[in-house]
Amino acid sequence: MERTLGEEISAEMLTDLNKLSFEKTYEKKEYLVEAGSTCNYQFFILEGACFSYYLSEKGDKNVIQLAIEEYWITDASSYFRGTEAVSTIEALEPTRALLIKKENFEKLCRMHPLFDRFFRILLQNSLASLHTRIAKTISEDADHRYKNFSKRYPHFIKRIPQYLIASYLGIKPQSLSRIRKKLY
Amino acid sequence: MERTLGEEISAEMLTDLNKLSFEKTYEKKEYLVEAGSTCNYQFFILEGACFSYYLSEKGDKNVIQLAIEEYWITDASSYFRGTEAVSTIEALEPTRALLIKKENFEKLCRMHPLFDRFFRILLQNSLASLHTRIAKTISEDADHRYKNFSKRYPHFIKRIPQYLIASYLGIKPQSLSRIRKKLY
DNA sequence: CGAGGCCTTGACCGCGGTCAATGCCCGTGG
DNA sequence: CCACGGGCATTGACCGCGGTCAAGGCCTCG
Repeated sequence: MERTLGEEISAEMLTDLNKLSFEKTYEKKEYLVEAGSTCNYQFFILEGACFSYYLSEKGDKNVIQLAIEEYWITDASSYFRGTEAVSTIEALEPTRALLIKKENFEKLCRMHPLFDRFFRILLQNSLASLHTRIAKTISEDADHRYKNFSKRYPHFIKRIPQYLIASYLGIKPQSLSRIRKKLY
Repeated sequence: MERTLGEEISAEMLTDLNKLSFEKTYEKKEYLVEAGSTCNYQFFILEGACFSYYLSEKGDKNVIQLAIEEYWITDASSYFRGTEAVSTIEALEPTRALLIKKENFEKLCRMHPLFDRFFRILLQNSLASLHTRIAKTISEDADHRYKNFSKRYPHFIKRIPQYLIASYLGIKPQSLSRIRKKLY
C-alpha cells in the first residue's frame, strides 16, 4: 500500500513509460492477479480500487494491500522472481490500470536510472511501512489501529467496504462495527 | 529477517565488497543502530546475534527482525532515505558484523550490476515474507504461529531468548510459555 | 419484488493479557 | 567459595478484547 509517482518524473520518462506499458480495464470482482499463476505485471491504478489478499488454510481472505488511484500494487515476489503468486489481486470497482511487464520495467530502469532509484525507493517505503504495520498490529488494540488507519487513510474509509478494512486491520467485521459504534 | 549471500557471488565481487566495507564488533546489549539517529550502514552478521525493535508508546519493545550469522539487518527506511531510524538494533551476544555504508553500496552496485539485482532480490524477499508474516499474524492463533516459527527457524529457537520470540510472534512471554507447555 | 451482499446488534465464550508469586540460572562481589 | 541479585521462564488466578453464532435490517441489482 504505497503511493507515489509524482513530480520528479520528467516528460521524457513519461513518454518512454507510455511506450513500454499499456492500459487495461477490469470490472468489479475481476482478478488482476490470481494466486497460483505468475504475476507478470505491476499495476499503477489510474482509476478505481482494488485489494490483494492471501487465502488462509480455513479459506478466509486476509487483506494485505489496498490500492486506489495513484497506488502501485502487485505480487512482489511473483513479479520479481517469476514464481507463483501467493496473493490474489481483485478489483473492487471498475478499474483502469497501467500495466508494466517485468522486462519493460528493467528496460525503463536502464534507460532512466531515475526509474531504478524510484522503484527501489518504492520498495523501501513498502518495507518500512510493513515494519511499522507489523509493530502496530502486534502492539496496539483494534481500537487504536482503526483510529490510526482512518487518520492516515481517510480516503480509504470512504471507498473501501468495512469488511475489507476489518481484515486489513486483523479483526472481524463485527468487531469493527462495534468499534465504530463506540466512537459514536 | 532475510538471509542469503551465497554461492552466486564471484571472487572479484567479494574482494570489492571487502574493500568497500569493514568489520566491527559489538558487545552484548550494545546498539548497532539507535532509533532517532541515522542508520548509515547495513549489517551482515558474521558472528553473533541481534534483533531490531520498535518502542511502542507504552514503552515496550516490539521485535521486528531477528538476525544471526549470514543474515542482513538494518533500518531500511533510514538507511536508504537518510531519515531518522525508527527502530533500534541491539546485539544479543558478542557480535561481529560487516558494515556497508550507503555510498559504498551504491558504488558496489555500479561496479557489479549483480549486486544491484542481488539486493533488489533481498528487498523483494523481505517484502514477500513480511506480507506472509502479516497475513499469518492476522489469521492464525499464537499456537500455530509458534509452531510454524519453530519449524521454519529452528536455529532461532535455540539461540534467541523466549521473550523476544514471543514479541516477534505478537504475544507475551507468559503466553508463549503456556503454549510450549501444551506442546509438552 | 425477491435475493444476496454488507452492516449491525446481541449473547456467549475462549484466547491471550495482566498481576503476582516462585524458581532457576548465572554473573558479580564480599 | 558462597551469597546475593538480576534477568528470564514458569505457573496460577482473573479478566477483557475480540471471535463466533445467529438474527435482523438495509441497500442494490436483477
